[in-house]
Amino acid sequence: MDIFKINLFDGISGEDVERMIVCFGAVFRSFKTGATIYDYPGSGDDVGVMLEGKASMIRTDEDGEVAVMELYSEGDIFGEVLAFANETGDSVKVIAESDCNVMFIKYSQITKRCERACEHHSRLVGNMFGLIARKTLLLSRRIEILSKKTTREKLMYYFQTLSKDYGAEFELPMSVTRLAEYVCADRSAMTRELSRMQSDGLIEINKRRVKLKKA
Amino acid sequence: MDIFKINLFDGISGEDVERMIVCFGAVFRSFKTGATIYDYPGSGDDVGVMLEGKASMIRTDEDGEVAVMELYSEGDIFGEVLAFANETGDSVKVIAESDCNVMFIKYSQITKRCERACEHHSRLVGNMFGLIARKTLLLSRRIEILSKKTTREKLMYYFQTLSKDYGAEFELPMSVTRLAEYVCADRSAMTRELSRMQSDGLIEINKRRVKLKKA
DNA sequence: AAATATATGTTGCAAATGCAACATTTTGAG
DNA sequence: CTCAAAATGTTGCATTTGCAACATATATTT
Repeated sequence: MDIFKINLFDGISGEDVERMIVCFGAVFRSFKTGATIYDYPGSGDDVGVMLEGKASMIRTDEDGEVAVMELYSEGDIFGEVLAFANETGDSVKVIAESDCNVMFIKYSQITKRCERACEHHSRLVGNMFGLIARKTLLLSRRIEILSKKTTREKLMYYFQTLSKDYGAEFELPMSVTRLAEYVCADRSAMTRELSRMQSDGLIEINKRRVKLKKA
Repeated sequence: MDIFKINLFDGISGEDVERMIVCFGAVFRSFKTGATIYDYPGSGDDVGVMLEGKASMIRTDEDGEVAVMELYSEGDIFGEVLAFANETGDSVKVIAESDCNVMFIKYSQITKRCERACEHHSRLVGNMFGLIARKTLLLSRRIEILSKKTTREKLMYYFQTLSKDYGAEFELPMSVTRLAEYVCADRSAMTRELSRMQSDGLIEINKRRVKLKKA
């Protein structure tokens, strides 16, 4: 596992990283596909940093209604201090979508001053700041999508953000079933809408392959 | 304006605050109700910190459809690095809902090391971390609301979060019109739903006064 | 390869919702 | 206070959507 791939330890030498891992109370854990990485409410002080793999935060309410709250990949962070989970009695978990490596650190250690006065402590906090700023971007994007009134608008907005990264033709980064949960629409209703969008010449879709025909 | 009311400068003496304001390139500005505080895309590096007053981020799309993206009050932060605004051609602005005092600092100065090696530079970054963590909480809460399928569920969830803070009876922190934009529903449809919820004995509502009858 | 679980695709129907159009009330500015 | 602007409340109607109940296809496991 190469933790230098993500920018968390940017500007910090390997030696210092070792020292700081102790200092931050960092714990590294691996998870198999399908495993529960985090279960809300958990230890409120833990912040998870995805080093490798993909995971998603899944909410299941009393009625068994499932919703994907967040999607995580390399560099994403999660934890109770970062998510308004479990206001109500719903089950909220982070589930590994692939084999994952996760680093857990203590939130209190981030804001607290380092007793050992690590030279690079503040550098790491700065790097963490970059990660959390990225998280707000993703959350905002999600809100943008959900704030659209119709399913069609939600999908079109989402497809447009994908096409900015991957071009007019791309593969959905999740299953259609998951996509329905992501845009918070009924799966069958969303499929129906996807068909209509194809009839109306907005997109072409075949399984997860999407071609956006109108910007 | 008492910038010590918010925790941004917690643990930093007034003298140091002065020095750091220079160091961070902080700029203080006041805005009258209705004024535009931030216009996306703006100067990408600026991060706004609300010191006093209330504001909201408003998106207006090509069709003139208005949506409240975020609500800001004391201690909230905003800026291009923190919001996925203007992916499409929509107009996105932060508008003062009351007279506001705002501090702008440079995002690059947060992550960068302080050349003057301010003793408390890292402390402020830690404090900023707290603010941005709070922001992710608010964004997550919003997503929780929007992820509910029906307007009734959205409202009930939102009311429940309010009742946690203010008890079973409370005043809406925004106009009903704004509430409709906040939950991304048509105003008339939402009003209709509020009436039904009252008929069904879930709530009592009179203007902005809401009484939650079922938890 | 067979068996099982998961994902995908389709349809009818009732309910929810957006939208337009309007009346009434409240707020805020001068 | 007066007037205009904004907010609130209501209704009819067409459309969208959730939901249930399927059939089929694909993936995964044994």
